[in-house]
Amino acid sequence: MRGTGKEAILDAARQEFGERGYAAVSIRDIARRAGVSLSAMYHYYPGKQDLLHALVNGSGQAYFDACREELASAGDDPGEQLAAVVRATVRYRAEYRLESSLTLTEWRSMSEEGLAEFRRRRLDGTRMFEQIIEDGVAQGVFRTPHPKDARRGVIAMCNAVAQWYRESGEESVPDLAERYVELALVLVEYRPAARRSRIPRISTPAPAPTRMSPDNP
Amino acid sequence: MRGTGKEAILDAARQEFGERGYAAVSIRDIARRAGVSLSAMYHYYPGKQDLLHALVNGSGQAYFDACREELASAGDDPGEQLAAVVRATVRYRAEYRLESSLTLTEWRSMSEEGLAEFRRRRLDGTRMFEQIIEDGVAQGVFRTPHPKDARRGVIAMCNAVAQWYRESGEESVPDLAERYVELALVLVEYRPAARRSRIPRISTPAPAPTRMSPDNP
DNA sequence: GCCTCCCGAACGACCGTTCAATCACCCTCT
DNA sequence: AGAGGGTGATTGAACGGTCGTTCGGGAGGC
Repeated sequence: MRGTGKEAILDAARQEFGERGYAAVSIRDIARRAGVSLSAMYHYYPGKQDLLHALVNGSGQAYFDACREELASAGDDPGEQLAAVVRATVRYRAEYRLESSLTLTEWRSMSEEGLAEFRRRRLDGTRMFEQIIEDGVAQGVFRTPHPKDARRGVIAMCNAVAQWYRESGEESVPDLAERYVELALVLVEYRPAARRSRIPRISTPAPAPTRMSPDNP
Repeated sequence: MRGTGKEAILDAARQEFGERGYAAVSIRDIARRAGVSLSAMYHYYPGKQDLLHALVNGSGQAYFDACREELASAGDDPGEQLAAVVRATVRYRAEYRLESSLTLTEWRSMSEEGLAEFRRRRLDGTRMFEQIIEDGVAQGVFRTPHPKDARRGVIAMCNAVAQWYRESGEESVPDLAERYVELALVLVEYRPAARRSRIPRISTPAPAPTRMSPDNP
């Protein structure tokens, strides 16, 4: 496996937890896949629960970093801002689908303290979308009569990418992300402030030279 | 628990599997919740796996029944048809959220034969949406340039209802379903064949007197 | 001689499953 | 009407196996 010891263990845990679910995986499975002994794991991580915690936390951090990075190059227009977070979300879900499905479905296996932290972060994510959509509605550029449902729809749409996307496909992640940006803007019924064509396409400001950090859980 | 024996066991299994996941639940947990002994379970079901199978299968059957019922009162217009399946899906996800999240996330715990059947049914569901959207695009009433992504978006949106909806809320399920119908039609960029207002609302043909069967796993 | 890294063996608890036995009930034969 | 017997429902105890975790110790560099 890549790296040695600690990294190999975390890689194996990500793979196993992500594919079969926390409860279905034994720490012996992880050790076997990582190519280390059972006790070597306990040298690095105090227990099974801590492995999950490390993965979920690292993934959450990386996701928000990606969102912030993308948002930094967006202007004041809520349309651009929504495009930024949708782009960041879809890319993250596609490129880190294992940790994404882990975060999205295995949080219920987390211990109480880890769960509180997770819920706090998830709420932050929700509020990020919520704020942008509220702004857009207030400014009159998002015409949807159901901002709350539209927000849930956009988030669900993006998150679901982690469930079906497979990297071996002919699908290019940036193209996928841009299509989802279009869909999200349609869903909130985006009409740019400056008058232009009826069905709007956001003025894509050169497809983001910055990328998220390629390592990290 | 409601009923006796067999029903109580299936109820308990639905609750436990739906809340904590198949692998995290022991059959002793189920027996305890059902108020029966461990061996009573084995009198009715040959094993843990069969409980999951019964739940997933029953749920899948009930969902398709609901879709068919709703589709029966829809006309030829793809807009009406999409509205029908979205309405049926959202209602099912909200009213049967436990079996829904079971079907949506615990299928990977199923044995090989059960999994094949499940995949076949899921493919049928996908194709149902796919066919309707393809028809709409072909007829020119759905203007979305990305039918495949729109289909995935609509399905993800509807399915996600099972994750956040709580029946104790102030939310009315039929209202929720109608809002999601609107969102879905926006997402596929529905423009009715008969010319009318710019932003379309489907002509709701009296809010479906028929309901899905209230029992059933 | 003390850290870091790593190992095999073992612990008690719990897992899914099996089994022999008991209870309650209806049908049948006398 | 009452005895006999089969049948389905239900029980507690036990099986072998796997679980997460712990423990005592051995290499090897500082």
